[in-house]
Amino acid sequence: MLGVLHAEAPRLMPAKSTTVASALRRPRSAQPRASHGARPLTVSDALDTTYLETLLGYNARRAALTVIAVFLKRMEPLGLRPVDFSVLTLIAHNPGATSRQICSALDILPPNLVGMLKSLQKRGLVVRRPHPSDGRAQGLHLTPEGLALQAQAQAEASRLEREDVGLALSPAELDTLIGLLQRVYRR
Amino acid sequence: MLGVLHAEAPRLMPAKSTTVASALRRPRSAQPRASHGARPLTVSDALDTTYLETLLGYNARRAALTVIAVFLKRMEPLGLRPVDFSVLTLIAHNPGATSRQICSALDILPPNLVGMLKSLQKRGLVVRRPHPSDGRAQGLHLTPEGLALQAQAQAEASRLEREDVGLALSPAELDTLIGLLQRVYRR
DNA sequence: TATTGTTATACTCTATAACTATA
DNA sequence: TATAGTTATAGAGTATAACAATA
Repeated sequence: MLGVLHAEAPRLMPAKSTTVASALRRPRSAQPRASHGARPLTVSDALDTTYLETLLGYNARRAALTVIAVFLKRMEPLGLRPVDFSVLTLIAHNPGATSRQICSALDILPPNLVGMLKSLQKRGLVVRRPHPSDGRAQGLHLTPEGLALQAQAQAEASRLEREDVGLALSPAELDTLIGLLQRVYRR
Repeated sequence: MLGVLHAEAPRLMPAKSTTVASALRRPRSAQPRASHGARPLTVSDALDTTYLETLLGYNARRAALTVIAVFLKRMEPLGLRPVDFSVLTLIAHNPGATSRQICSALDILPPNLVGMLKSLQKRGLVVRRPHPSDGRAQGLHLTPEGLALQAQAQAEASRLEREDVGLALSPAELDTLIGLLQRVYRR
């Protein structure tokens, strides 16, 4: 579930008439500027986002969108969206994987994978073969063209990490960052 | 632009018939398991995602979705989605801010903010007042109810950071993580 | 001529229900 | 009875064009 960063709750309740919480705590360095009114806000001013920047969710979303925008641009010549790249890569590294397994690994719902696989199949990148041990399932495999494209895309992705992200972070910092992110989502 | 993590390119080109890139480099610790065929993949196996886990984009997306899922659940009783919380918080910290400024700060397109503001206004949380220095614009302000709800939501968000994220990361690690994320998206 | 806020609208992404074939 | 894969479809998110009012 939840592929969207601005995602919304299944169903929102009407706002309760609430009493103010005991305290309005500001974690870390929150320091509203404009609201302390040195001068009134003009239309050309950038807003004070200090508090939002103390929240992990806000920063994770911004960073994810930035990286994905670069990824999108780099992969455009190959005709691959991030999700296509992920699917191709999983099949490349797990030949014979089933739709269900791809869905589990990437948090995609089965009905939403159908069209992607159809498209990859139509492009001659993916083939289905009968599953050796389960007649309901179909094993997914890459064609030679699929393997070639995936290898090229993977090299491009690795280059992106080194070159584009490397402009902002050293290799050691990148490792630290990835390790921390994994500890956040592995629970 | 780009609010979706699985976002797709404006228009995808057909796959080029490509020659394989010179090398299939594996950054860091990529170590495909299943593809090296200790045994054939069965339908109940989890797939090998080692390579994807070396990519910042993949990890950032997973972490962002995890944090946002928690945020979603915590804010449900208040009737706020992440984007609603962001808008309310920006107005609280920047009274008199305009639609355009909110859009710039949050990377939302103006047409998509209209409905959100309408909804917040209808709930009695936000009011518009004529802008003091620009007749085209309208200054956004929180009502007393809006201020109360925002304060409660902000306290809840801060609590979430301490309690939920704190289960995975120490305060110092959280600071490190946020600092690294900011360096990724501030360019 | 440019910008603010808006309407209308198209397209993409995500989610649910229901069906079939097989286990 | 449960699971793999599929169809159809609803719903939410994101994007562009075009307009009126004001700068």
